[in-house]
Amino acid sequence: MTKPVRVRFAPSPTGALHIGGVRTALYNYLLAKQLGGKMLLRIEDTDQTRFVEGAENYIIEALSWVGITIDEGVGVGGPHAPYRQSERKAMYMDYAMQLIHEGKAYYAFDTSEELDAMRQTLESQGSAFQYNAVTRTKLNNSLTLSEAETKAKIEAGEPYVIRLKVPAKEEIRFKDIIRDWVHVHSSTIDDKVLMKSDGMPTYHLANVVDDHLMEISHVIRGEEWLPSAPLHILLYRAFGWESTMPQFAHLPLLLKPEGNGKLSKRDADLGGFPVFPLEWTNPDGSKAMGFREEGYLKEAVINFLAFLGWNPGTEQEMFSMDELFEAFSLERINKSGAKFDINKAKWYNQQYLKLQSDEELAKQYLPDFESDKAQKIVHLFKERVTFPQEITKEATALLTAPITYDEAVVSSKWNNDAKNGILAFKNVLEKIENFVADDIKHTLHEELEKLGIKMGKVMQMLRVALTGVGAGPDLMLSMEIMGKKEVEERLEKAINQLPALA
RNA sequence: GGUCCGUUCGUCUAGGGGUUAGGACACGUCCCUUUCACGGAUGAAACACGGGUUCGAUUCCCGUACGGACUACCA
Repeated sequence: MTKPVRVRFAPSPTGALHIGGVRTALYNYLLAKQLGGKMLLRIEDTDQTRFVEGAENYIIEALSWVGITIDEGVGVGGPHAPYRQSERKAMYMDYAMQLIHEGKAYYAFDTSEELDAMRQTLESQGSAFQYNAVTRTKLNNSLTLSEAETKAKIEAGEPYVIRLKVPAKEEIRFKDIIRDWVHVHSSTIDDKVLMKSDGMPTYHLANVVDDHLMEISHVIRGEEWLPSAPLHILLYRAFGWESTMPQFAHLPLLLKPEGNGKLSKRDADLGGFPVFPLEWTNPDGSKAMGFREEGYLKEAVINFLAFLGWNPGTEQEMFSMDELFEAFSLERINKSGAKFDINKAKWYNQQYLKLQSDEELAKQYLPDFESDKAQKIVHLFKERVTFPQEITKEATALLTAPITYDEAVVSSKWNNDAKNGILAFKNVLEKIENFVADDIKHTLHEELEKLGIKMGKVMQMLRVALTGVGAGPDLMLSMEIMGKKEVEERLEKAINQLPALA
């Protein structure tokens, strides 16, 4: 029998959700949607020292922005509530105690300082310290202490942690959906801390207990967790849950665009692109940019992210969320890390921007304009820009008379033909009754023909006269949008000023 | 250092024992166009290296190199 599909995204509220985290959430979500399963959101806030105010809301808002909906978890509730680990604190201790009673875990009284010191001396001798089957017999714990001594220490309020008694010689192997069989020997695994001295569980314990209790079927997470997966297997084994253990899929990492290492916040500053879905304000007041605020459309972000480490095996590049539900599969995720190339994200943005309707874009980005005019403007610029806010910028530029003129163009193109052509055009402006692109073009053609001047001789100079710059969108449509009066005024001004620049 | 994972154009990747090694981004050229952009066409551009296995390896195996993750009472 196969378990119902239940996946979870389980971030820590330690700051802004990284874009790699969004991808992890996305892959989880895609699997859930594809297989008719449930998507859970669990907040792993077991480290009180790293808790950051606002991070949880940020996570929820970011997921909702990209269109990942949560079926169960923080913010929406569900049968396994609470979904915040700090609120589940008490139960983890019960599970830890179970392991203690079964002899699978033990109390340890060594302080962090003592352990750090040991690590340091060992390291200076070129070897590494491990709290394991051999060293635990020499350290300060309930295995070396008598039962009475242990009890006395605990009753005296001495701080302790609970560690897993990792078996000395055991081959651990598990099948990762992405990496296939992974083998690790238990001798390379530490007796990891399960319960910290503040009474909170570590990630390892909380994660395994919760995934079991919440009946998670697939654990899809970043590759940084691969080394601790064997430990988790050991934990499932210790609890006797191995037969219902979730399947694992460790995702390849998102790497720096250049150089080595995984993508980090620093790369954003260096490369001038966001690594967070939404703008984030640090506790110190500084801000980090977000994809949303930079003008990335959520469809583009999703498509871009989905393709970083996964592909459908066809030549289709554009995928809506619904299409991803269909096409996605864990098996087609590849193993190696993917460099984060913002150019691809920009390209996707451009593609999705073009797909938006003029009407929608006009309403959203040119709200101050009369709808008909706004749509014309959108139409004029939509295919020329990468980000929607550029439309707003271009629109204001178009509707503002030029203050300066591109002198390079003026000096090479301002000649008698251009001057006469523009003058003639200006003089017949009055006669154009219906001031629309086609009629404007027709009239201009006619006038130039009368004078025996070729279009090419005049067009660029006309553009400079009207907009100040030598390149831009369709001029006839631009004039239509400016309106007859504005065109006339701009030409008047240009005719007076241009000769001085030529 | 140790453990684990990985390696196809600059980047994201398809492919897979015999292929002109395919696509996309970026880049070059051309076409379209009043210009720029869009679009279309086209070009340059890759199987890390060394050994096996094999009639034949980029593909399978083993090493090496390189890269990455992890190595906390952080997740």
